Amino acid sequence: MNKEIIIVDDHQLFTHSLQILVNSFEGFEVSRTFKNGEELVHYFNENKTPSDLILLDMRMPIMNGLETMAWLKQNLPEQKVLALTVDQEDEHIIKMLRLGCRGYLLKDIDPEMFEHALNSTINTGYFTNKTISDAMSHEERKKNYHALTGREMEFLTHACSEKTYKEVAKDMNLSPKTVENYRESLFSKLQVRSRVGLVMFAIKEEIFKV
Amino acid sequence: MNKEIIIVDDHQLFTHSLQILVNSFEGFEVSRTFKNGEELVHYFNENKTPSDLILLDMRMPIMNGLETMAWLKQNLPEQKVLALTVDQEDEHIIKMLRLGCRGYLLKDIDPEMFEHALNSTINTGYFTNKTISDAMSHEERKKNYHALTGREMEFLTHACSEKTYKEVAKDMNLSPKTVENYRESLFSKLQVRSRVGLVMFAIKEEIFKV
DNA sequence: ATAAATAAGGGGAATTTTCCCCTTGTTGTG
DNA sequence: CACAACAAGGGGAAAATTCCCCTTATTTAT
Repeated sequence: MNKEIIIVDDHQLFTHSLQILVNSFEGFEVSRTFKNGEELVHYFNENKTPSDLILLDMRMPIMNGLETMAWLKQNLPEQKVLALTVDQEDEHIIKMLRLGCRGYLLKDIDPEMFEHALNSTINTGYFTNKTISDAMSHEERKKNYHALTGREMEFLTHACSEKTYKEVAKDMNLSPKTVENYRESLFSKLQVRSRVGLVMFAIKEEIFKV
Repeated sequence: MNKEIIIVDDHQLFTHSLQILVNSFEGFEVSRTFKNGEELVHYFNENKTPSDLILLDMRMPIMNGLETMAWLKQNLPEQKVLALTVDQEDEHIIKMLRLGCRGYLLKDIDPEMFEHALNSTINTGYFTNKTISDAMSHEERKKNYHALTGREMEFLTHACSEKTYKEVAKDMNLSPKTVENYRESLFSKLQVRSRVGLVMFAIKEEIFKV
């Protein structure tokens, strides 16, 4: 018996080609497709049996990926879902995983890897990849970010400049060696390995405005 | 005979206190105040003689600083204008100067400098300060930015990472020394003095998205 | 056709950044 | 009280960045 896959995506062209691809895999079959979350919900309201797997797009009109996932968590918690999307938005990834999503694929994945992801999700329940672990580590960073001390924050904003650390030290009225301690401490807290990493973190978190 | 100053600003409180300040200066007198550009235009439509100087706020309801300056350029080109504003928006500064504005002051200027600015504008016709030269140099940078070669652009995006230049060279299939040339070339074109400068430029210009 | 700009590459040296590990008060907080 | 966490400081060394000049083809304008 083939595993039944549901595709939810508003891009018709993509849905259809994906359908062909999935059908070409041994043991898989696309049973249904929907253009947005609402259509999927309508379907499940008629028919409360989960499919083997849902491939869920994130950006959709009417009812997007997150909303759909939230509904599924409430109403069909055992339903396995793989998010399938164009952009790596870490916030979304984390939220989706919290809502019980089994994996998060970028649409530029190669077909072989995609087939592996389908198998892994259906057999082991989960599929984890770099996209997800990256998002997780960013999440981890954020936790750590809230643990920065006032002085570290100050240093961080000073680091977002063309000043050398020696100059930063002068500006902060500190010894260059103390500044060096803040740098090391931030590197480990924020899990970056260079000053550029610090700067990009600060800008991403809007600690420093460009 | 006192020099006659017109103030155009929507913040009543500011206008009034500024008026007192200007009147306290030797040889200056606020002849009129308006709450926005439109009021000023109405006035000049009745009375086509330029004042000695207009102090023009940028952010105003109905007719803002830029629009007002554009009107003045058309209708009263000999009118001297000093822009007076809260924020250094380089784009605006450049536009204002192109429209014939004689100077651009931030409202946090100290009174002594302000008096100097008034004198300088009325006597020499212009007042130039750091605000303006900064804006100019950013403008200069932008010009240069459009002159970046494809390879330089590539390097620039690679530089926005925690990779070392050696690693960047590997990624770009180049010798570290060639990468070094791109770096030097960008430093001089973009007028930065460190990799952090490159990164901040790239982010500001949205060459690299955070 | 010829000068100028671009792309690619390099030598050598001074600074800066990064790493690893260590000390000493001060400030909490269970 | 005690033990942890924080702020401030440092030694020494390896690695990366930055600076200043120089070369050689290839394109591209004039």
